[in-house]
Amino acid sequence: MPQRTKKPGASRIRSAAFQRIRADHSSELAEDYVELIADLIDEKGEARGSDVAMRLGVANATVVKTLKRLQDAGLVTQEPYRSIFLTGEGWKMAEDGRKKHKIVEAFLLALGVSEKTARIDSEGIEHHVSDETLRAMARFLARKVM
Amino acid sequence: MPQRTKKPGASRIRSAAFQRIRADHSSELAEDYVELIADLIDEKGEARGSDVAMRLGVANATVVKTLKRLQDAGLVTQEPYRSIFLTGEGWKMAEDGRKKHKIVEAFLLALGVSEKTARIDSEGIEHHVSDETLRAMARFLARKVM
DNA sequence: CGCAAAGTTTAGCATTGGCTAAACCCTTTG
DNA sequence: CAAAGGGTTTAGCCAATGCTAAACTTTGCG
Ligand SMILES: [Mn+2]
Ligand SMILES: [Mn+2]
Ligand SMILES: [Mn+2]
Ligand SMILES: [Mn+2]
Repeated sequence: MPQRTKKPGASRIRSAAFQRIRADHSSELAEDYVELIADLIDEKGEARGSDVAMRLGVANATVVKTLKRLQDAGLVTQEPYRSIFLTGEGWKMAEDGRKKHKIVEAFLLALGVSEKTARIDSEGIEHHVSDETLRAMARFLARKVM
Repeated sequence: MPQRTKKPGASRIRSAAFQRIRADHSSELAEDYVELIADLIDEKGEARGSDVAMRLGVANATVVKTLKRLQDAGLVTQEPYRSIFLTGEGWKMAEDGRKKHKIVEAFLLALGVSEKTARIDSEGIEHHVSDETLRAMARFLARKVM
């Protein structure tokens, strides 16, 4: 056997973090979409694709394409030229996302960050926070309030 | 003017968070690559593409393609079948990334999460932490140590 | 020294998530 | 009630990231 042989042990362990990140990224967009759609429904009574596009800061066509994927994934239902609805699964994801998002944002505020920064940073951080870390953040918040 | 007209004001502001996320994502992979390459050089004296692939948990071919982009971006230099080097700019990005990464990871540990979780979560969170939040984390660490 | 195995790159494919321009449909209003 | 005009979707393009299989180098050993 010429050349060095690889022992995959240590590296396989290390790669776990990056594999988690790639998994997080693949669900991230869906989470933001359903949360945003839920917000729009609660705020205005309906969620239109163009509202989603405006709030995300992307083109209308991008939203149309993404919603098609979310529909295939069973998270939303829609008909052409109509507003968007969440399925049961969609609402569940939206609610879970909201809960997590709120904790992360409140945590950043409690840490002493400005409202604007907390709002912006939490939008990205929320997708990479494990349950364990989320619990630690909630614990910190509870301690702070006492 | 038939149908409702849009007022872009409020939504443009809200979309800032999502635009930041998209920007973060576009630099994220580069940051992880150069940091990893720096680690390999420091640990083993050289960084080979296959080591990068193994640590990231992706195929060799993926790394080859990505390194080509990083080379175009002026972050690494390489020749076929040879190990990878960082440019000055690459080292700078790696060092900055390491600093940030260390603070985030230490912060999570100080918050009470396990080492394994701190290692995994910090790998994703680091890319979405603004300077302001990083300072708040550093402040928290400093207070904890006292 | 030469060759075969191991390591590396290339080729080719797929998906995601962006964009613009053009086509399409719905609704408001004349 | 019909057409204009705006909102929505489609078409077609691009870049980034991933994969597998095949081609190509390098190199350790016989
Ligand atoms: Mn959210
Ligand atoms: Mn988010
Ligand atoms: Mn890092
Ligand atoms: Mn990272």
